[in-house]
Amino acid sequence: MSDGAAARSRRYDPGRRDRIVDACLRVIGEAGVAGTSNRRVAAAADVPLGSMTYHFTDTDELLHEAFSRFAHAMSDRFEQAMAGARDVDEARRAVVDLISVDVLADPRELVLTHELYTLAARDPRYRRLTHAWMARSRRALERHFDPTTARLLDALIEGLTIHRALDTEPHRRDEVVRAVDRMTRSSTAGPAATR
Amino acid sequence: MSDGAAARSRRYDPGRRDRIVDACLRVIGEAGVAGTSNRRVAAAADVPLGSMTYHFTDTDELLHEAFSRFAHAMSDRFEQAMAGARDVDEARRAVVDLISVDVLADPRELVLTHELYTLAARDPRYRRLTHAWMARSRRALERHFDPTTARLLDALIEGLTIHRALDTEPHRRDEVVRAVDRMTRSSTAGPAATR
Amino acid sequence: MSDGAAARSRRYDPGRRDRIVDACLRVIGEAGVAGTSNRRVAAAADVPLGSMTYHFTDTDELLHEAFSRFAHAMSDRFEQAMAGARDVDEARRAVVDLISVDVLADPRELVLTHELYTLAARDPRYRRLTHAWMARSRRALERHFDPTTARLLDALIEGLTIHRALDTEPHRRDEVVRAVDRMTRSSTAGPAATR
Amino acid sequence: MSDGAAARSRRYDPGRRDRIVDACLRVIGEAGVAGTSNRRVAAAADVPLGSMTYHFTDTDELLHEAFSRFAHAMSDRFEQAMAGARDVDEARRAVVDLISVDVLADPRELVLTHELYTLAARDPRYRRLTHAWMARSRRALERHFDPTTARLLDALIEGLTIHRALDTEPHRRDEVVRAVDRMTRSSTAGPAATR
DNA sequence: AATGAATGAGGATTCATTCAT
DNA sequence: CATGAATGAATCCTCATTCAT
Repeated sequence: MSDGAAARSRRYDPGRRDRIVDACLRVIGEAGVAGTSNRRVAAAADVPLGSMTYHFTDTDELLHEAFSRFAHAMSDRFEQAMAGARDVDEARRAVVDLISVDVLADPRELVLTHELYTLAARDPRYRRLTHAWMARSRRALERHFDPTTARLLDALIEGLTIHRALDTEPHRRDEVVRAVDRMTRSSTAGPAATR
Repeated sequence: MSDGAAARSRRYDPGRRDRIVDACLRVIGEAGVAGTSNRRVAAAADVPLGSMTYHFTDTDELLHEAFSRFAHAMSDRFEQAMAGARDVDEARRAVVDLISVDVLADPRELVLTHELYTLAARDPRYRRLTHAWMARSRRALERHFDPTTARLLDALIEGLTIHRALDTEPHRRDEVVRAVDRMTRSSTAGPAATR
Repeated sequence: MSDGAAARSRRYDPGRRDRIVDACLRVIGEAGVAGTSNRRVAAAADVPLGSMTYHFTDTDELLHEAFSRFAHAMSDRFEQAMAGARDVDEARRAVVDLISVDVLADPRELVLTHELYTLAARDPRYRRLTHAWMARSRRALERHFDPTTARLLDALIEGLTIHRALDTEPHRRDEVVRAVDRMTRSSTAGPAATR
Repeated sequence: MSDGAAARSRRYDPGRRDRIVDACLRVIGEAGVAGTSNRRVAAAADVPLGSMTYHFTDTDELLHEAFSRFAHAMSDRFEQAMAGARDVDEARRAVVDLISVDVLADPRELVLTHELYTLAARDPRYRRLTHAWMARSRRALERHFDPTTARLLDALIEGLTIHRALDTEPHRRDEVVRAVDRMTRSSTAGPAATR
């Protein structure tokens, strides 16, 4: 009556929905969206198959919820990193760390990010997710940088992260440092030199 | 008028392999890798289903070939754009054009790019494709910029392109100009200011 | 008139697994293992195709189960025949009957036996089935004969049965009688005359 | 001009038919009749696929020819073994050797034998093959034994061979000796004791 | 509220065979 | 005479979803 997990009867299981969503992210990380099926997620969540369509009317509902959770989690981490920086120099360093160390230590997150982008490239519903993510990132950067710089810096982070992941040679930290410096210290704030 | 396409006998059809690969790219563009099946590609190429596995032992063989072709085509365009620039200013302008106009005019190419990245994130065989693509881009940029700048600029292009695509607000051209300027004109070539 | 078979709802059908296995044996009997497909079995069992892989993860799982049932049924009959014999003479007669009349009255059983042997010749999992079958036969014979005789008699039964089936001329009952007599009455129990 | 195999032009290749038949037997031995396809045989014979249906109108024509060759080869070996025996004792020993050593040393031959029996169990055309084989065996045995004994001995050989193959415990040679002795030395030649 | 059983559409692939060359 | 190219039927299997319990 008081023994926790064991007592989590098959019939009464609050939080099951959540567990399914988490399992879904795990499966996508391993097998990609293409390789994700209700069956596999059910197995990963240790939940009967019928439970899938009970909790989620649609496969896509589950997918969307999973990516929504993922985007928010990623976004949260980014925001916290920026919130932790006390001045612009710490902010620069935090950005470099995010690119060089944090996010893509886990290849699972790399996969998930790209899967999400892929969906977003075709489906507006997922694009809303990426848009919100980007907006939050930019707002976080604006704690330390002017809006234009924030926007460009955000794009730079994206590009460096991807290239780091899809390249075969390792990227050196000092190159990342240089890129961030150029984007954030540059004096070319005046009229654009290039047309 | 009496023959032409109709006379292309069903029995002898050189170039069919190629047509299938093209059709495959078209289908991926529309339905994503997840929505791409032999059946659909066969229909798109106007080719019987059995023809698929006759020409490609494996679904993955077709997929890999399709993305290989795509990556090369994209790479070619990039290289040509860079080769057409006669000095560094023209090179900057070419880069801005590539980001602002060319590549993502076609959402199909956006989708394909992300689908490829998604595969590359999980499968080394596809990573080899993205790696070669990136290497070629960098070499093309090195016609006009020093290696480090080329590398960073390449990442910036990536990031801006993606954000332009996944954002909901349109990106302004002058912002892109500014970003390229900062990355390529910066005087912060000395010792990195940030650690 | 209003229910019966028709009322056996398509949706709830206990014993369906069994019916499929039986149908599978029927199909093998008619078309051989090579000619047995999920489709055909599904049709024979009057069951939708998807039901096949729902009840059996694998085609081979179905096949193995079918032959397992068959081997047990054959084995049962043999054992009962032996159990019914009250003395050694009745046992001899029972053996003769088994060879001459029973088993191969039904050509279906002949086919099934050989199909099983064919599988057993290549796959240890099926060999386990034939081994168990043989072991049971021998044990049944040992009710009436010494172990060596039981073993040899069992082999003789096998050979006579096969030759009866694969020959084109009918075998005469008195020949079978003679063979059984020689194997079971012989006094050559001493040191083997042949090396 | 004189270099044998290399000179065997792809275009002129007498004996190709034979090579295909041999390859077919090899494939059946490995994969069974069910696993034998034109493609596989073509690959095994190192012959283009189109060559299959050129030389054999039908898959079954190839199959029948292959088994015909196999049955004859087996039959030949049996006959030679019997022909080599100079008296009845040597004949007995030859029989024991055939069962204990020769034929089923090669599991490939076991498989082929059972595959043939399986076909014969259903198809009269293959039954003609097994019938001829058995007739020849009997005739060979009749060099040394009376017709009835020959017939029964032949069946015994069959049964022992099969049981030896499908059992998991090894069979002892002296048991085989005993069985052959009983069948060939028995004095129960008089009126059958069993009805 | 929850689920095991069931289903039909669609997945990739293999195949014997045909035909133009 | 010989064959590479091509095809459509059939293979097994996976799947999202439905439904009776």
